[in-house]
Amino acid sequence: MRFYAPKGTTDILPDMAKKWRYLERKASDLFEKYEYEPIVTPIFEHTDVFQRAIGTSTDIVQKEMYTFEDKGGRSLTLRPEGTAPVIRAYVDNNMNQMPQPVKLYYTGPMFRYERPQAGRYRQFFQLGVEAIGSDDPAIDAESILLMIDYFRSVGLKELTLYINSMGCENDRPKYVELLKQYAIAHEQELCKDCRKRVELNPLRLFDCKEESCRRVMEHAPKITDYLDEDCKNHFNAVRRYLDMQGVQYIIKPELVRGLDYYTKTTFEVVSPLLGAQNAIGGGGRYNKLVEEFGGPPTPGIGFAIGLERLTIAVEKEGAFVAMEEKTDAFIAVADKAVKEPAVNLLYALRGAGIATDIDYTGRSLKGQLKYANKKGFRYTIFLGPQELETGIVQVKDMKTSEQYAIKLNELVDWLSNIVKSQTMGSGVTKQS
RNA sequence: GUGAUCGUAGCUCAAUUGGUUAGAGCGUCGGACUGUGGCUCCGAAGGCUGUGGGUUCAAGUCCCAUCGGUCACCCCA
Repeated sequence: MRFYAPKGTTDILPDMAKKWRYLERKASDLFEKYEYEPIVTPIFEHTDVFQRAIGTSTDIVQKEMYTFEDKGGRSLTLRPEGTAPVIRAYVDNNMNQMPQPVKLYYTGPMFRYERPQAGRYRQFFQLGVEAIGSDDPAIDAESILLMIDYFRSVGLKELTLYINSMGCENDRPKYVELLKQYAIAHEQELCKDCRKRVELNPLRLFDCKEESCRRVMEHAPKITDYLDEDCKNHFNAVRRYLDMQGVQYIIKPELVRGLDYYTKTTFEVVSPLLGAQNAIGGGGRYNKLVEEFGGPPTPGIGFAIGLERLTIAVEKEGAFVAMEEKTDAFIAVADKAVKEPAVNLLYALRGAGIATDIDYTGRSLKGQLKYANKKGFRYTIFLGPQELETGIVQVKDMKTSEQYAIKLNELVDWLSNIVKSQTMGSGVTKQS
């Protein structure tokens, strides 16, 4: 093997790509039902877009970014996540002049330089939504409910939803200071990593898996107890909206998430069907981010779903719907002499909207049949000198082995009708 | 960035304590009285054993390095 895909990347072959297309189609259908509109932003941005948005002390910025200099000497970075570019685009394009809130969704590759692992790649794909311009707790709930709705719509049953409030600039600094004091008081009992965390990022103390650290943190002050009036009310309102829709959730005060821009609501959905990387979707509110990019004070909230992890979960759930039976036609050329009329027929059928193919490798007639069978064509049309002479072709139903004699000039209609009725028929059968 | 584990045909795997020309199944392509698929049978193509060194009379097998895969930590989707 001479060449291979770079570490942490992989080719998505047709079987997998079809599943992805299905998941993406389901997503855009549902997102649009919630009145979100598509947006496409560049795959790379100026490096400071991410440094500014995500925070210079985060792992993503410190060690995971694909940063390079272009020939003009600009520092650019392959996007490690989708929210920052969307917010940059919002400000860049003066979208605050549009009716608020602006509700957007996107899909595409993200890049993070990490050691690959189950459900983790250096290039990975996300489906995301952002609602910019509202601080209504009902839209926090909408974001969460949309994500849950989507997971249900693709057949996921066992999901755990965690929610939290990270507070805001008024209450969080006080809380972090309090947490720090608590940690310092228990420094003797903390592991080496955690002692560093005390100064660097006290909120991360909750993530440690060391037994002694966990014992300490169990009794640590929880952010949800130190929210100011506004944040507390907001959080309670979000919870009420979730309760109203009967959605189960677990409040997880240690749910911090690794991006600095979050304020108030954060949430995450994990699947028990996955390994260590079990978060299939996560998001939160970011009320300072638009300002950070030089726009007017504008609140926002959104989430992202990992397509690879989602695929694994849906697969494990056995929830991929069976592909619809093909009704495609294959033209078997019985004699090379009629190749040209056969190609004409090929385009006549395609022109009539019938998915059709023909042999391009010079196979024998039997070989063509085998090929048609393996590729799952429903109908094989035999075309040879006889057929051209009589104007009647043989059409074989590959599923039932029945064979029909059809007038060449009626073939398009005949196939169109049968394809139509079968597509409808299969739909009816499926429902009953 | 750290640790564990694995690299033999397109895929899944074999190959006695290091010992001749590295095998099988599936898949691909072709054939079984010449214009008809699936089942069965036959045949063919396809490997510098990830790569580079080393030990040895002899390396797929042992050692080192490197590149990949997998899993976990960190962190996240």
